[in-house]
Amino acid sequence: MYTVKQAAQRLGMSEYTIRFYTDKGLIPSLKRDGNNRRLFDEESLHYLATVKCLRECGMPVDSVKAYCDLCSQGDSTIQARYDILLKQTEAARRQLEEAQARLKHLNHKVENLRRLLDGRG
Amino acid sequence: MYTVKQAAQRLGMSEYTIRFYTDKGLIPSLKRDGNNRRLFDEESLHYLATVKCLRECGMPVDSVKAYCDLCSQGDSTIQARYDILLKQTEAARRQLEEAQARLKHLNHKVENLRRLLDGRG
DNA sequence: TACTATATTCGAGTAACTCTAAGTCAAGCA
DNA sequence: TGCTTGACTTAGAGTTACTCGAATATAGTA
Repeated sequence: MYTVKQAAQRLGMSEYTIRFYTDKGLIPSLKRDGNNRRLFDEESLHYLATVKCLRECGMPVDSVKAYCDLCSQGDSTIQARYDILLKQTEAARRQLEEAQARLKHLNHKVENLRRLLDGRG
Repeated sequence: MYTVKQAAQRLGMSEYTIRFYTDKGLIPSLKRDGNNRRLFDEESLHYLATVKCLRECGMPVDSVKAYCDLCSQGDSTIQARYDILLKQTEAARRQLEEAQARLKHLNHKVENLRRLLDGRG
């Protein structure tokens, strides 16, 4: 079982964000201990990782919430969830291409500046 | 020469964002026509593309602004700009890796769901 | 028992857009 | 000439997704 702090370290996100997500109901399997503290088991942690992934793909929090609600509803929503994730896969692919383009753009500019610096010797 | 709308289409960003950036002074070479309309020449457009790239690398607007101010100051700031861009190249590289990880994560989940769907035939 | 560390909630603050409203201006047309 | 349309302008309000501060609660230690 992981506290918010441990989950944050584990997934590389802020405690604020984790509290924010749990308050929005994005982690249905979240537990609390006797002192009302949030506790993540392995399942919740993996779930949170997926939430993080979807958000980083550009999915709005409300849409992630809708996906989470589908997950809570069981097997009857598998097709719907499949459709959502497939669409996000496309978003992820686009992002990958854009990241490559950015790296290329910056490498090019750095290269230009380096030449200028070298030229001045 | 490009209007805001044309620049937006060309670079795939919203007109709102372009106005926002120009109002913040991120495009020093921006011109205006007789009716006070923003006009981008090739240089300004390329400049805007770099601003967009830096923002997408995660650089805050204020920091991009600082970079733009350096650009306006001429050759004496080449080293400083080189340092900034080199650092952002690292950010871009990290993002590329994260994008790959996201794609992998999603492909894995889609694969799982597809198996469930197939299994029910 | 007091202090410290860590957690909680609620509400305010921030960054970066995003949009609306009100106004300007040139062009087209009855 | 006057009217309408449409693309642009600005200032400022609204939105999203955090991010932080303050007050409170509890557990562990000196």
